[in-house]
Amino acid sequence: MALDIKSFSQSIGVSTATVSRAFSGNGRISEATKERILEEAKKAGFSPNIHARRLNMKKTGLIGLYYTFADEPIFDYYIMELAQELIKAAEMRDYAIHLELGGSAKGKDVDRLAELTRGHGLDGIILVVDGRSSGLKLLKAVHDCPAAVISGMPWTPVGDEIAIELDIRSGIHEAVKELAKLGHSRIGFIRGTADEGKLAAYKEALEELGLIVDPRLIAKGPLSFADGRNAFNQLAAHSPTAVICSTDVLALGALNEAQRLGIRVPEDTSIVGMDDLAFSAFTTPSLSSIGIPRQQMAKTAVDCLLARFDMGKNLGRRASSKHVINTFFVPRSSVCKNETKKNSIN
Amino acid sequence: MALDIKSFSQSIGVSTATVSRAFSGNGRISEATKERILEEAKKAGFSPNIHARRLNMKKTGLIGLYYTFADEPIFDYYIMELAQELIKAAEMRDYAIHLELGGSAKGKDVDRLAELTRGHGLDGIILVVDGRSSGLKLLKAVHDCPAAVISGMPWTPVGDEIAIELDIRSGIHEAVKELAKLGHSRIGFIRGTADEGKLAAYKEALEELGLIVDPRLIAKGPLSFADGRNAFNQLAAHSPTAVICSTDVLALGALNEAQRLGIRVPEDTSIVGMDDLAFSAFTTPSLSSIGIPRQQMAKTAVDCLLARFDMGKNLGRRASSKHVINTFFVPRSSVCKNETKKNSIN
DNA sequence: CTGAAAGCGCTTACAG
DNA sequence: CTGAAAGCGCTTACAG
Repeated sequence: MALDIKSFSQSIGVSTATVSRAFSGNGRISEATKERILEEAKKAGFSPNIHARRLNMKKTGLIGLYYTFADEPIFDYYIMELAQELIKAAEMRDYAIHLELGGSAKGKDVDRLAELTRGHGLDGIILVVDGRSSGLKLLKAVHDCPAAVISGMPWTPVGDEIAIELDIRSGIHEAVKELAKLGHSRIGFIRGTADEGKLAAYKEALEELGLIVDPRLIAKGPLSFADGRNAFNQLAAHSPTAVICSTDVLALGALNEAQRLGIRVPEDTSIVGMDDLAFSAFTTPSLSSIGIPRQQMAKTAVDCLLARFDMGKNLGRRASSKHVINTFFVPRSSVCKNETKKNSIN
Repeated sequence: MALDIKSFSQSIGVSTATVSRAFSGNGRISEATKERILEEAKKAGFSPNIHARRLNMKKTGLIGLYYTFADEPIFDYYIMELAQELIKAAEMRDYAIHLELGGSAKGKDVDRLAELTRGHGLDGIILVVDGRSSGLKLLKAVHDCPAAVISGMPWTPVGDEIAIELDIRSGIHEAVKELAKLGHSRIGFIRGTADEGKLAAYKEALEELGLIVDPRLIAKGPLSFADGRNAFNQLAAHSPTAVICSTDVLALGALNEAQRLGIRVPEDTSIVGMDDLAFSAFTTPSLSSIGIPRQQMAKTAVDCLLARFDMGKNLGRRASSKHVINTFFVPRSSVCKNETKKNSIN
């Protein structure tokens, strides 16, 4: 049914080599015959078999993206929004992203990663990791394939992987500073999972500004909407005028609980989320957050990976590289000047 | 660097055929040698070249998903949440999803689809279409590859494609009925793009219940958060007690405008969105919506596609098939009983 | 159950 | 610029 290069080339009276050249753009071929061949191919409905092609060219045009879905879609927004930018960044380079899901649902987990990379299924692989040890495990499974690690916490390269480290702390510093500027001094914090860096940044920022770190203004989420509600409820007893949450989802919970308690946001309490997911701009009030330059991250990952892939053909040794991506405060209506005198919670 | 089957098989003293059998599971091979080979492979770091494999087996283990990203991520939540379910459904069958982006950014658009499908890059392709004509264009580009069309509006198969039609009307009927049960009679509607079906369902449902269709209670979004705000503002002048919106994003806008106008949701006006995106459960108030059985849709698409792929090897002619997926009302706190006597908007 | 060999559909030195 | 031929790394009849 599907035409192959042999019969197609015969049917138009040229060699397979010539047809191949017309499609690949490699090798010398006259413009005229190239155009003619491409046109005939369209007419006849011929496209080169992609696998035979990749087998020969040792290039797939594919970059893998490996991560593990959460159970609830809301927790996957983060990776989905990142994936979108990666897809776009890859497209600019005529590459596609191959989504590869982690999770040991079938006990395979990391094996699949080894198979894919060693089997030449990918020209590069992006690992989105959520911790050092799990990240190392993944990285160890990758063979014969340039790898980039995207990490929300500090990542020191262990091998020749490209490290892309999101510096969430810079954004937190900025947020705290802005809040202080708006007259807030009782700034609370709702913790997430594996958030030592975030917490430390929050404390540091307060101290730099000469504000006191009050442990009663720190509550543990760590994850869900309900967690955010509970945590905010705890904090409310100690009248923070602003609360920073480790994720946007926690912030949604905080927003909800505030409303239930009759605490107005932002008039009584300002609320700030983290990650600036797309929906955050469209809540009521719109949620302030810590923004992530996703496009920059994606471009860095893709470009570095492809650079390494191209190098890999020539050079032997490859050095690791590390890129730190700064975050920033995104103020929206969930934040305003502190006018705390006016309200009298408990 | 990377081991191939020839040197690997030599190194452990068997033929390439035997190694191949150990990996593929096809052909007769003793358990003992199979296990031994797999173990040795792990030790030596051998994985079969995936392209050589696919070239021979005429099977890729890949299902394509084709659609076009919007400019703003918020409008891609719909497809992202669907993609997630497709990925999971594919995984159950040991398949992966290959995301292929549409958009004529490079004027290629549909050509790429032809290349991919004709070049044996995929075992099946899922087209998420948003209109008849664009859907037909895509479908026409697909060759030599089983295709499934997922459509938010009625889709009559034109060829042998699998049609998966989302019946949003059933959910709208349910929502209107529930609202009526709650005492609402002035139920407004905010229109979306290409929403004739939705609008018709809304009108039908009202009429079935003996309620009057008031054109002043119908406003046009059609798309963005800001559109939702504007539309709600228009409707507010005519005091609907409930408003159904063509998308969740429009509903978020409506929610926002209601708050700005001092209209309480749901006490003064109930609001219902459509598509039930994951974030809708976590707004304040939580957004009622029309739910989509995404998992079912995904499973249907993947299973039908793979069934057809397997058939394709044997049979010639293939019949089209059509699957209608019902939607349903998801009540949340943005909806309550109509107590309209209490409020007196203009 | 296992091996030797042909073949999957391309690409790319190698000649010309 | 073009063609004949070897080769990419597997799989699968075909023998045994």
